[in-house]
Amino acid sequence: MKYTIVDHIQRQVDLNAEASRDLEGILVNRLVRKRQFIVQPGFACTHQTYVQKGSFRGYLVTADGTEHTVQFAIEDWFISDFHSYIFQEPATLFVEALEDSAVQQIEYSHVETLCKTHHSLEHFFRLVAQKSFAFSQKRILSNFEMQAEERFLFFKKQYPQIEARVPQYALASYLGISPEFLSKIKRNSTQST
Amino acid sequence: MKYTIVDHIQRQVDLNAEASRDLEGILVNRLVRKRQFIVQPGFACTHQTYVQKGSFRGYLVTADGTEHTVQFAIEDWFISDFHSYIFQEPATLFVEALEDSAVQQIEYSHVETLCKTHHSLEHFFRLVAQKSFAFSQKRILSNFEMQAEERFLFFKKQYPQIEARVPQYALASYLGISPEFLSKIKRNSTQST
DNA sequence: CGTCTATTTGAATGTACTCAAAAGCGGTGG
DNA sequence: CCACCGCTTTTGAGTACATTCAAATAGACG
Repeated sequence: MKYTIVDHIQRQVDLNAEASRDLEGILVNRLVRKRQFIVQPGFACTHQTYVQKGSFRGYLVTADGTEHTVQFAIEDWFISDFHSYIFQEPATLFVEALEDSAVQQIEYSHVETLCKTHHSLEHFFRLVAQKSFAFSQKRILSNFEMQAEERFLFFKKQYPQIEARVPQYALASYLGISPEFLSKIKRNSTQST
Repeated sequence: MKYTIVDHIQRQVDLNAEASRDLEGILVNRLVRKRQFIVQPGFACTHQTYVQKGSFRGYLVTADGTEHTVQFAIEDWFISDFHSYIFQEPATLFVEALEDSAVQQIEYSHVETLCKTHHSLEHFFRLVAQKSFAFSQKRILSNFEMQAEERFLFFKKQYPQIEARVPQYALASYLGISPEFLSKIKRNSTQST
């Protein structure tokens, strides 16, 4: 049984027949292979990507070559370089498949058009953006108030499926620590269990 | 000449006569004195607050007594405990006036009602949430990729009015460093100018 | 002018990083 | 099916960025 973007939206708001038909009309199904990029720095992020199967991560690579993960996405999640997407400016992030994946994509201009036509879709995207913002604020706070080990344990508890599925260097760069240090944290926190 | 919430919104989207009239109908004008709280942990954040005059900060106080500033707001900005506001759950933040201030407030349930009635308002609040989310993501990244001194200089450059207006301990807690360390940073970065 | 709070300064400490090297694991070809 | 190669994870030693604590100084407000 596969997830679809329409089901995902229907779970949160009521879409009438025309809205869901129009939405289906702009969906693009796509297969993405492991290590393939769906967003790259320098090119505008033209689509929002809904993960049907597989997993992704979005990350920044700084001048010194360090990676900083902004977001992971697994089944039933959206991913993009959101700043690039909403301002339609060149991306700064890479968004890369961590596994062979199946996605549904919707393009910026199509989404904006449908939001004008269907109040229900505008409503949905408002809710999504608001929740995303709220959680993003929480993440800023947890990065401040917890130290590395607590952040790791918290993440592991909150997103066990993700912790088990992503490479450790990716998780380290999400937590804001070096891969070596994450390794040391794991050693210490398992031995005391 | 004073800012108003209606002007603020009109600058971004077209409001017809009914929408702006209905919006005016739910506005509550309020004066807030320095050091007064408009949001406190334990109580739901029922309103979004638009700053007409003055300044505010939103911050978390952790178990060990440390403060962590999430957001500042000056004239023409909104502030709230956004997580509490959108989920209508008890707040975790304090939102406190840094100066004697004048604000306009809109209540959650009224906003939701107006968003249903007026597509233009739903659109406005989607745009706001999306931009807020995009900038929040950027902030997470800049906390990772820059170290304390860079973060300070970046903030000073991007928000000079705020840097000049808020107490240093508040700015330190926004940057995620101790007040002592911010003091040392300032000493070093001014002497080399 | 005195009191209270905010900022500065310095010394000792800790958390997390860098660098280098070894060990583990997975995929691919012979 | 095993062997090898490359990439990821682990380990350890030395180091750097930022913290804590304590005390002195400066500013704000009544």
